[in-house]
Amino acid sequence: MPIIAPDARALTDWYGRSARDLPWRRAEFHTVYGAWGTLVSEFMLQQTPVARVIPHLEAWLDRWPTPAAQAAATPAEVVRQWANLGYPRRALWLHRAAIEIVDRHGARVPRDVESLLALPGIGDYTARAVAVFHYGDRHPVVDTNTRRVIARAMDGRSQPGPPSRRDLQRMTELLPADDADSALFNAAMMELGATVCTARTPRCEACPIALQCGWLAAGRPDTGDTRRRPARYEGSDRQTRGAVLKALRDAAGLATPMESVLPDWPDRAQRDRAIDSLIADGLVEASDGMLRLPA
DNA sequence: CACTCGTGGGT
DNA sequence: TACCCAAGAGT
Repeated sequence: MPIIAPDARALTDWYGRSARDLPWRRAEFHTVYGAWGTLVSEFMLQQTPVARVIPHLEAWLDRWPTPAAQAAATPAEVVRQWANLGYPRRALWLHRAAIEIVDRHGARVPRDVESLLALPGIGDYTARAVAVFHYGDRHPVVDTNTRRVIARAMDGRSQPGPPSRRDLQRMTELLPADDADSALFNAAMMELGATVCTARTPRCEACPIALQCGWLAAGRPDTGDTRRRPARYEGSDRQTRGAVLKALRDAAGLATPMESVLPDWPDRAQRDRAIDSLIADGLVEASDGMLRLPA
């Protein structure tokens, strides 16, 4: 399989014509909220679809427009505002990150990747997304979309394998030398994967780098999927945790007797296990047999 | 590396 | 209708 790098110019030209108008791509968004806005958007976008994030992001930044404002909130307020975005630990991590930003970075979101990586809830993707999409520095931003584009165009595979550190290295080799060009390239790879080179039904007829795509050249073969099958959600502990936390969010700040949380849940042991794990994560507080969101 | 951790919309 | 999947991170 000959390795042909995507044509960066063709890709960024396409991005200039076709990019979606998303809030965090507007200049005004960066002017008003600075790196904090980008950080919040990236937290929300971790495994939550763009369309569902947008209204929550606007409400969030309206309420907490700076790291200092965020740090002054309580965990209960944060978890309730997170609502049904999913993976509510992200809300706690964002809150803790804000506190560290205030305490250790002068209330300014740090610019260097190492400092960003040291904050809770910030990994390889989010750290570089902030450094690139707000600060404009040159780093490889690798998300699931980017990995799929690389897997198809350069490896001739129908789907990417599991994430690995090699992804970062390969993306680095593709980046244009100029800072601004490389930021555009990062965004364009993600946008291509999100809107054209999609997981299920790719629209190769609309792809700006179709001529360089090894997978298309090979006739779009199904090369198999090396990713593991996700555990069943129905009846899972995750579903139970979600139901418990939703009940406590809906309790509007009042403590709830432990027995009256999901009283009709089929598996009582599973319900208790979910409560215990939520307490261990800091998402729920227990005292005298009562449960509430953490103060 | 393998596994956990929510939620809702699209096909 | 049952999946599939979504700008990942932590352990």
